Amino acid sequence: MVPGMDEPIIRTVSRGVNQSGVRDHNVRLLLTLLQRHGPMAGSDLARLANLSPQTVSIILREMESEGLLARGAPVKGKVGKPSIPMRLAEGGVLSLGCKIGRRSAVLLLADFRGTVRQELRLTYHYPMPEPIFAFLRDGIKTILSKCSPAERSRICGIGIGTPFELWKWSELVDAPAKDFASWRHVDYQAELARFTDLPVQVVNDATAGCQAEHIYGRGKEFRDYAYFFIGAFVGGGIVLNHSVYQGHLGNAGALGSLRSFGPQGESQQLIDTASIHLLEARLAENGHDPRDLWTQPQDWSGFSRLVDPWIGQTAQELAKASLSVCAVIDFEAILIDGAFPDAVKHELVERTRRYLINQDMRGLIAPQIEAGVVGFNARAIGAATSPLFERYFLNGNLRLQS
Amino acid sequence: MVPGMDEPIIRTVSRGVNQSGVRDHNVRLLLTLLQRHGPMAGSDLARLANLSPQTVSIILREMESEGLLARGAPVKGKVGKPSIPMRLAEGGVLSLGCKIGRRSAVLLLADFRGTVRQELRLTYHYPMPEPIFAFLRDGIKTILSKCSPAERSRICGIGIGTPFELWKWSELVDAPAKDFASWRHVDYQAELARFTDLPVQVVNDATAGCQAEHIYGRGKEFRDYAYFFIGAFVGGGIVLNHSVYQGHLGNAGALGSLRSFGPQGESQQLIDTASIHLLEARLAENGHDPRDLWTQPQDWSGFSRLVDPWIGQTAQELAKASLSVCAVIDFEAILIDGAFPDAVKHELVERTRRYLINQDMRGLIAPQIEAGVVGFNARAIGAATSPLFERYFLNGNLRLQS
DNA sequence: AATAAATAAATAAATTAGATTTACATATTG
DNA sequence: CAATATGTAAATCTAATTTATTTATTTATT
Repeated sequence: MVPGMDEPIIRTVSRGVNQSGVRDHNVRLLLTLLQRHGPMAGSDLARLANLSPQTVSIILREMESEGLLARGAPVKGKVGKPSIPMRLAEGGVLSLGCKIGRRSAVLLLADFRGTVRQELRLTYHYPMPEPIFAFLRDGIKTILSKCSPAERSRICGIGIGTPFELWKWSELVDAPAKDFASWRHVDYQAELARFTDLPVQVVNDATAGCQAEHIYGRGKEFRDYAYFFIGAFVGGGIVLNHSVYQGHLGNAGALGSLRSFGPQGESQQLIDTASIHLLEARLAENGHDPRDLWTQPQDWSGFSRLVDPWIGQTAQELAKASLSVCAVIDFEAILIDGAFPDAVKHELVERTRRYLINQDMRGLIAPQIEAGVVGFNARAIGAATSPLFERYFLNGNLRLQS
Repeated sequence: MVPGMDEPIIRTVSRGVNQSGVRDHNVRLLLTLLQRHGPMAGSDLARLANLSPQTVSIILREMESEGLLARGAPVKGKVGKPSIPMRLAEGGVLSLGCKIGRRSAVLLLADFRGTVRQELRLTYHYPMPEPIFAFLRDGIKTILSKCSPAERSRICGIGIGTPFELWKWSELVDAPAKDFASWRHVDYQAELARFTDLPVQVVNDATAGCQAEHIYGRGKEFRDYAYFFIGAFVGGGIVLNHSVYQGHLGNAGALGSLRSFGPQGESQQLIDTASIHLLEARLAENGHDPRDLWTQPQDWSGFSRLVDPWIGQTAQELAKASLSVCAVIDFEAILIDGAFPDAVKHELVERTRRYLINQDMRGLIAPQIEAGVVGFNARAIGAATSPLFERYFLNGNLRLQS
C-alpha cells in the first residue's frame, strides 16, 4: 500500500482516526525516519517508532515490494543475527521542483534523496507569467522525454516555489506595473493542468528553501528554527516540531518583512536592508555589471571591496532580526543560506554571531547561528520536496487550506 | 476508559500509533469538540469528527458512565428521532491553577468549563519562593477541605503559571538580588510533591493567559493568533493550528522581549515600553499610590489624565509589535488582554487598530486586532487548564520536553 | 579448532482492540 | 401512515500486539 491515497491522518484537530489512518501514519513515520536518520534495520526502526518489530517488518516488506525501499548489505560484527539496513530506494520516488525568482526560474527533477537529476534554467529581466508557463510546459516535456517509462511513472508531483504577492513587486524590479499586475490572478494549479496531470503544490519560495535545508541539510539537527535565504530579496521559513510551518495562508516565515530601522531611524523592512539587490546597486554605482553576481555564483572575489561592507551590514541586520523572531518562538537555531559563495556565507554567519552577543537578550534564549548547506538551488530543490511531503512523509504541521 | 493513561498519540513525530492510541485520540477529539463547539448530539460529532456514528456512540456512553459527560434535553422540532445533545459535565473534571505575579499570587479551583469555584490570593512587595510555597500548601489544604470527597477525586492536577527566568528580575522589582537568586534553582514539581500528589504542570504565565483565552474566550475563533497580556510586565502567548504552542523550552510567545525603540532611537524591549509598570511609575511621580491600579482593577477613572497617554503609547507599541510577530507567523489575529478595566482594554484595542493601518505592511497580511474576554484572572485560570490538556483535550502541538 | 550458549533479528501464527458496515428499533415531523 | 434522522446491537474487518519459532551471528568453553 502506498500512503497518501486516503486523506492523511490528523491534519486538522477535528479529524477522527481509524485503522487505515493508523497504517498511513505508520508508513509515513517509517519513511520519515529513514529519510531523517539514514538507512536503518527494522529492529532499530521499531525501537525508534515505538512499534512492535512485527508491525515494522510487515510495513517494510510491503514498501520494499513496491520499490520504495531497498535493502543494504547485512551488518555483522554484533552478537545476534545480522541486521539488514533498509534505505529509501534511489529512484523510488521522483518529483519536479520549480523556483520563480527575481532574475531566473529553475525547473529540476530530483529524487527521494535530494539528488538533482536534471535541471533547466530560464533567465529574464523580470518574471512574467507567459514566458514562465511556456518554460514549464517545454521544460517538463524535455525532462520527461529523457526519463524511462518506469521513471516517469514514479514522478509524484511538481512543487512551485514563488514569492508571496508577486504582483506587488513591480517597483522593486522596475517592471511596468500594468503588465506585472497580471500575476495577481495567476492560478498555478489551473495553468499547469493545461499540460500536465501531475499534482501541483504551490509554496513560498523561501519556505521551499527551508524545506530543502530541512530534509537534505542541517535542519534535522534542530527541533525549532528559523531559516533565512538571502537572495535578490531576503526571505525566510520556519520549522516547528521538526516540521516546516507554512502558516494558514502560506505566509509564515515572511522574514523579509521584519521591521528594521534606517540610519535616520526611519522604519524599514529587512528586505530593504539585508538583500543582495543592495549589493547589486552598489556594484552598478561602481561601474560593475551587477549580473556578474548571478553568473559567477561561486566566486565574488572580484568585488570584495564592495562585498565586505555589505556582509557587515547584512550581518548586523540578521543579528537583530534573529532576536526578533526568537521573541515569537524560542527557536533553537537560526540557519542562514543564500545565493552567494560559501566563503561569503561563512563570513556572514560568523559576523552575525559576533553582533548577536551585543544585543539585548533579556527574556530570550540565545539561538545558535548556523550556515545552511544546500545553497544556491535550495528553493527549487525544496519546491520539489512538497509533493514528497504530500504523499510520503510525515509533516506534523498542517498544510495550507486549499 | 479515561484518556491520558497511556502516552497520548503523536506527541512527537517519531511515535507510532496503535489501537489504544487511536482510541485515546478519538476520546480527546470528542471532548475537545464539545469544549470548543458546546453541547452537541452524537450524530453531529460523528460528522464533525469524520467518525462513524457507532464509534461516537460507544465513546459517548463510556464517557457518560464515567461522569465526564452529561446529556441534555432531547431536541425536537426537526424531522426524525430527536437528538440528545451531550455536554461536558459541570463537575466532571476539576483542576487547580496558580499564577505567580509581580504583586500577587493567585490559587484557584476551576472546573472543566472554566468556572472558578474557589479563589485565594496572596499579595507581596515582590515574589519569593518560601512564602509562595507556604501559600500553596495552605491554600490547597483549604480548598480541598471545602470539597466533597467526590469532588476531590475529580481534581486532575495543578498548573503553575510563572514568568520565565524569574531570578533575573531583581532589578525590575527592586528586590535584593541575592535573595532573589534563590528562584534560580526552584523545582516546582519537587516542591509541590512535598504536600500534594497531584500532577504538576509548569507553564509561562502569559502563555497560561493565552490558554485561558483559547478555550474559554475568543481563541476558538482563530486558527493562528498571537496573544498579548498586559500585566505589570507585558507578556504573550501564541496559538498555531488551534493549539497553544509553548516552544521547545516553554519560552515561545516571549512577546515582552520584542525589540522596540526609545525616543532617541536606542534599542529597548516591549516590556520597557508597553507594560503597566510604566503607568505605575507615572502615578507615583504624580503623587498617587500605584497600588490603586491593582486594588481597583475595574475602575481607573480616577487617573484618566495619566492613563490616557499611557494607552496611546502602549497602543503604538502594540501596533508595531503586531507586525513584527506577523512576519514570523502569518497570524490571523492579535488578541489583547490585560490586568486593566474593560474600558481601558477597548480603548487600547481601538487605538492599536488605528496605528496599525499606518505601518509598513509590505509582504504581510494584516491581522485582526481583537480584545480578549477572560481578563484579570486569565493567567491563573489558564494555568488550571494545563492539567486538562494533559489528560483530556487534544493539543496538536508538542508539550515541553521534561 | 570445534562446539555449545547466548543474543538479536526477522517473521509466522494467534490474539486483540477498536474501527466500520449492516441492520434495526425508535421518535418525531408532515 | 410515510419519510427521516438518531442511536445502538451484531457482524465484519483492519491493523495492531503477543507469543513462538527460525535464523545467523558472536562469545565462551572445551
